[in-house]
Amino acid sequence: NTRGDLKTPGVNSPYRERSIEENKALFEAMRAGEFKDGEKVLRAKIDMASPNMNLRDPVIYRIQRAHHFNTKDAWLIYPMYDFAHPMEDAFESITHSLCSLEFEDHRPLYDWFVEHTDVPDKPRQIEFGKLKIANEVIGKRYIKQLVDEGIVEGWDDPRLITLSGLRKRGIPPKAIHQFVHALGLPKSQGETELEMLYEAVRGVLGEEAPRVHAVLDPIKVTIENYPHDTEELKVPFHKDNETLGERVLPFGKTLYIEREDFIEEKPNKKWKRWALGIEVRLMHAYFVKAERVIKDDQGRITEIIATYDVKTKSGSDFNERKPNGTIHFVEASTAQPIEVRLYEPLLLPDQDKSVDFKDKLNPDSKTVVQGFIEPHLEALTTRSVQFTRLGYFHQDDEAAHVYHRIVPLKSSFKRK
RNA sequence: UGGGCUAUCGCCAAGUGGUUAAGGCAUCGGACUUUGACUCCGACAUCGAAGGUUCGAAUCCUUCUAGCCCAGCCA
Repeated sequence: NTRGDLKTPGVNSPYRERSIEENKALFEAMRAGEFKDGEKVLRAKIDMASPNMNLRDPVIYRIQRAHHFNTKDAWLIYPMYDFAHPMEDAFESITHSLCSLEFEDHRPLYDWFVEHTDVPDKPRQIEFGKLKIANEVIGKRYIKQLVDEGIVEGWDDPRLITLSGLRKRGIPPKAIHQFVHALGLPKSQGETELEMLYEAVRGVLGEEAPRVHAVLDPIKVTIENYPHDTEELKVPFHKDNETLGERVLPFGKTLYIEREDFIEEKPNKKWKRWALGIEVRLMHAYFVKAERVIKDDQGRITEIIATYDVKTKSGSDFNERKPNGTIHFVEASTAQPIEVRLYEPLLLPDQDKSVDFKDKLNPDSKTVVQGFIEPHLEALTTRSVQFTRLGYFHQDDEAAHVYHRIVPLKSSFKRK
């Protein structure tokens, strides 16, 4: 190697002082195919002693009998990136050519080419730091590993921060724009927390997403004093955005609620959900009181027997009592089964930067659960909805019964 | 350690001699609530370190420290 190393200068090529005419002739010959691949190169004559390696008479053209996807086999010689970059920018009248930080050392060379060639424009290269997100796999070669090894399901796996992955997950483009815009184009080299993207997503979807009832971990509720089988409630899709319209929400004698919304004994006054002997409001419906539970052999609750109070119907101005909280439900006979995929960061929080990313893969980055969703949603014009009290979810392109969790709702509820 | 670059709150990020050192995320209080959501109030830094210049410095100078990048006929 004649380029030297970081501390010692390179040595000049023996052909460095060859005449321009001679070089031009040789270059034509290169192009004409008179030499074998790798036999000759064209170099820029700059400074073999430069502390910047890029300036040590860099190669700018090499012979390569390669098939090009666009120009096919028309060319035998191809320029190096460092030469092609400023030339393309200049010919295309690029004013600001943005690239990442590792090209800072190449800028002097970029400028040298612009300066020493007869080009129509004087473009300028500006570098910025790449966007990294904590606990996510960003690099293409690493993502490729995950894909190749089947750790994720493809380049569009909703856990990946690829555009196709974000799309499949249902992250709104507007949220990506806001997120990126908030970060700016700095030269610092940190990692952004995913939560910042999530918050942009919630901001967008909070206004636009219809609210819908779904239960992901169902437990059965029977209202023993309910005199009918079912009834239909007219409820809005979004309390604060009436342009989203209304839907018909079935209510009935048999319902499903979220298992974690019920506990036999109210643990403390902070508990704003359901418990035996306590009344909660079923959102958009009635107050219900838990009377007793039925358990299986293992002592696991299989059913809650409750009573309801007609007077407390949503929309009546009943205010004689306050419920302990409001929970959501789905009517059992009309509910549609759904599969819900829950996503978490691909990597476990890392304390140690030196740990290989393969050693900190999060085993729970994806979990699949079976649940129920309220019926009659065919007319929805958007596939991104809020499952009330749970989060934002996106219906899969192909499988209508599959929902991807885009992002959970924030919660100030502290377990334990 | 030859050269280049970066260092401002837990995470992003404004700020380029005179500001109470923006803002967002997170966090912690509290109000409101038919989503423990949303919304609303409130709390939350002296600027990597040490010297120096100045009436006055995160902003200028000096020295240090830490991290990132560069020795492909890759991009």
